[in-house]
Amino acid sequence: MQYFQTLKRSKLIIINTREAEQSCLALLQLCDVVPKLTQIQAHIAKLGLRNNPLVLTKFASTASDLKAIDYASSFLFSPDSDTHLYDAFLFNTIIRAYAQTGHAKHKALCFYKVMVKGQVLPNKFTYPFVLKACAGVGDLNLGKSVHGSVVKFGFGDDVHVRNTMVHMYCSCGGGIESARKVFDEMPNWDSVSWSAMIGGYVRVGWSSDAVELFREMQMAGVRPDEITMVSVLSACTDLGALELGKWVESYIEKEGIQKSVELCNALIDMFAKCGNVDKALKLFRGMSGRTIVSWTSVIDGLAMHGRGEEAVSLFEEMIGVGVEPDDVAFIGLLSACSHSGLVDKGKRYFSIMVEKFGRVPKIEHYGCMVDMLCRAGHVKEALEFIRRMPIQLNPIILRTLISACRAHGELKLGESITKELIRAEPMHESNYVLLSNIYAKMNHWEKKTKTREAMDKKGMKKIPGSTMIELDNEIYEFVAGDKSHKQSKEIYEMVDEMGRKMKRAGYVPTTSEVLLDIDEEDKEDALNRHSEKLAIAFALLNTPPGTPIRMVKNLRVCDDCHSATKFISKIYNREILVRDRNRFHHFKDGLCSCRDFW
DNA sequence: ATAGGGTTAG
Repeated sequence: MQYFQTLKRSKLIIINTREAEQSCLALLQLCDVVPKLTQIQAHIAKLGLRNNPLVLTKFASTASDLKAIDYASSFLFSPDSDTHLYDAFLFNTIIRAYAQTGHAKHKALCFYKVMVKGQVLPNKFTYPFVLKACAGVGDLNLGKSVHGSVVKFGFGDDVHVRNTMVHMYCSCGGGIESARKVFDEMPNWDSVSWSAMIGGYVRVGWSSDAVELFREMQMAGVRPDEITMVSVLSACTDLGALELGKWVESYIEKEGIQKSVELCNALIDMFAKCGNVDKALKLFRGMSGRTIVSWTSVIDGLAMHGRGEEAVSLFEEMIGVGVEPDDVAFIGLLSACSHSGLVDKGKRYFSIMVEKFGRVPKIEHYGCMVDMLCRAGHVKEALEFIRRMPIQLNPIILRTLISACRAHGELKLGESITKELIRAEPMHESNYVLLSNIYAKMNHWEKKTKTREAMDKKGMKKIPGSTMIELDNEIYEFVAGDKSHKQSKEIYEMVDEMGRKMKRAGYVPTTSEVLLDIDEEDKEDALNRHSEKLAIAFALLNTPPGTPIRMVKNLRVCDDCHSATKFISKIYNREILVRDRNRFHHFKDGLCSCRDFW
């Protein structure tokens, strides 16, 4: 800033363009640009440099602020200016600047079009920027056409371009197979190529493939770096693979891979979401350079484990050390209050968020509040809250409300809301499941059957529930009625044994949620085939007595499995840790940490 | 002068 002051005082003695140009460039190098945008614009104008390409591009790229980029590009590429006078460098700078913005990535592609139309030849730096913009926009067809240009202009062999192409295809919906094709056709792969593909698999939820590819990377003898490991850890998190995650941690230590802040964050997230939240806390306490992501990961981890009070005090600690909470941090905090039944605290933080931190609540924040009121059984209040929301309601919030109506006996209300929702979203299978469950609770079996038939008629199926379990470095996945496992016979015998022992201990099957219209005995049988019970039987058969069992479900745990797992934890003297779609359940001695609210 | 892969979310 000192330079800026000096320059202001001496501006009269700058007499030639060269000097002015140099001074502007130097100024931009020194300035904390964003808050001074208008001053600098005025300065550029006063020095007569409003059409100076060098200064303007420097301005745009240093400021990395949308207004600055718009300002620069409007002068550089005004309709009457002749693009022939510009070279690839100028376009690259503008394209890069736009590609880095939050909401104007498409403008990068506009300028790329201007560039090609004006017959300015792209150079080897152009396509990484353009592909990054495509990735940001996420339009597969656009990406494919840029891929065509890459080949046409002869940059298809460049390693940077290839790697960014993999990234681009991974970021566009439906592009993962094309990404793999580009990846497979590379003549050689460096750590960036592998990381791009592994990270791509993780992003689309193909976590097992990501782990598999990481193994291939090791066999290919390419040394992974900290960025590769972030993606691998993210895959472990998704799979709930704690053993694998621990192995990754020791691998990082052994290989001396740099523990960047991002890598520490990934480790924290992995431990928290794979069931060891205390280890996550320990890592968090030991790390330096925490970012908002570190705080949010650990707060969210505590929230998932029902440790709401601790999550809240960490949030307070975060504010105390001067870290400004963002939208995601507030979602974590509010969901912590929700999962631990801290209704008053949740309400207070919601208003603090608005009044003290000036944040406009998003639909996710309203969703947390509705969820919180519903869990606590305040269905009417939730309804009133929704009525007063100054924002478009979404189906997710309605489904939260409907579940609460069922759980808390507001069946008529639940039925009418669900019918309305089905009219709005006729092809969403879970709406029919909800309606069917409400009819079951009302004992309206005919209507329940009709709901089921309506689903069949539309060709919809219930999303199959699945349970994953990690054993001896392998991940086993069970779906309901699964017979594919080689121990299948023993597993079903075990399930029967579990059933007999549970009944003796007082377990009553919750048959009302079975969607099929079959008799009671068959319903019990259907419940026993639930993936969670198969996975527990498998674990009981294959692990020594007393070892904890960890599982990951793709859906929310059902009433019957929840009650059964409580019995099993007592009968077989096992701690059972289940991560479902929303949170963790620690079963021990016949009780669950969620205290039956989930 | 300008290049590639990464993290938190109901």
